[in-house]
Amino acid sequence: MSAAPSPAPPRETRQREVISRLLQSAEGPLGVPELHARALNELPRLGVATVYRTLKLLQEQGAAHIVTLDGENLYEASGRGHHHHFSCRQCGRVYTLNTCPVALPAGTVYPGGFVVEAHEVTLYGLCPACAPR
Amino acid sequence: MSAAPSPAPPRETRQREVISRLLQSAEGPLGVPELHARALNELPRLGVATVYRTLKLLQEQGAAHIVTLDGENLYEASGRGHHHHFSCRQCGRVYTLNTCPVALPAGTVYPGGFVVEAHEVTLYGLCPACAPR
DNA sequence: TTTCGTGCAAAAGTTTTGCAAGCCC
DNA sequence: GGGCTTGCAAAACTTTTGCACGAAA
Repeated sequence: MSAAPSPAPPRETRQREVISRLLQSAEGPLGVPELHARALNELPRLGVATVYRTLKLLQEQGAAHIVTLDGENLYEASGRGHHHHFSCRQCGRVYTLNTCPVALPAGTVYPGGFVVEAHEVTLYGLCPACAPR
Repeated sequence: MSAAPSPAPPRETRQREVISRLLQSAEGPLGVPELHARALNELPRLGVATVYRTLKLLQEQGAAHIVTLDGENLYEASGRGHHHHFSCRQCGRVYTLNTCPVALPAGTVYPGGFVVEAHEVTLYGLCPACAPR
């Protein structure tokens, strides 16, 4: 028998660099079509498949994660601190909220014996631009 | 000229009755394939399209709503009180929580001018069955 | 050079839509 | 009877996969 095959580290390619950078500099979570469209400006021949493959890779590395809103899968770079999302029912835009409405430190035991490790909150309503002033 | 066309009320059909009832009596949120499968027992010729159309109708009526977990769209009957979900990272089961960790009455204005109408919370961690005692 | 990654195209999965026939009112 | 609904099938999307060529190490 042989030692466990040590997995070669992922290669650094232009595609991965661009996708990763776009994700990091985005204002909020992005859907695949949107991300792909933005990347096409720099990589005219980029295929959607590569976007999906790269996103999967980034998720495995913990560098990105998925957020699902209204049945649509959006992707977001990790490491920008604890935050939540606000979805506007009027304009459909998704905002990032930096305040957190719940007090549930990891390790909290919720009634019934549920050990909470993480939580996700999404608020729905009207964003500042759509709310009647 | 004529008066504003008063929208005819939706008809009561066997399909709608069955789908609605199955959703109400379900233990938790159901996916379309699962819901369709259960309905086939009573309506052998029911098509998936009707399930989707009925779910859309129920949502418009506020009688059902969508819950997305792990990228899968699940549907749940409304009117069973305010609740949230707990997803166990070990066994993958989704539980319904009847306590709510946030205090955000509809109409609350969140910092930044976001008018909150509703909120959704999902907790992740270990359920009572999977947590080391 | 060797292997991994990419582009392209086809496949698989999900949700929507068009249309003729059927059912509700 | 008239119009909304349904079933079926095709279309539109979304995400994954296979493969030969191109690029990183």
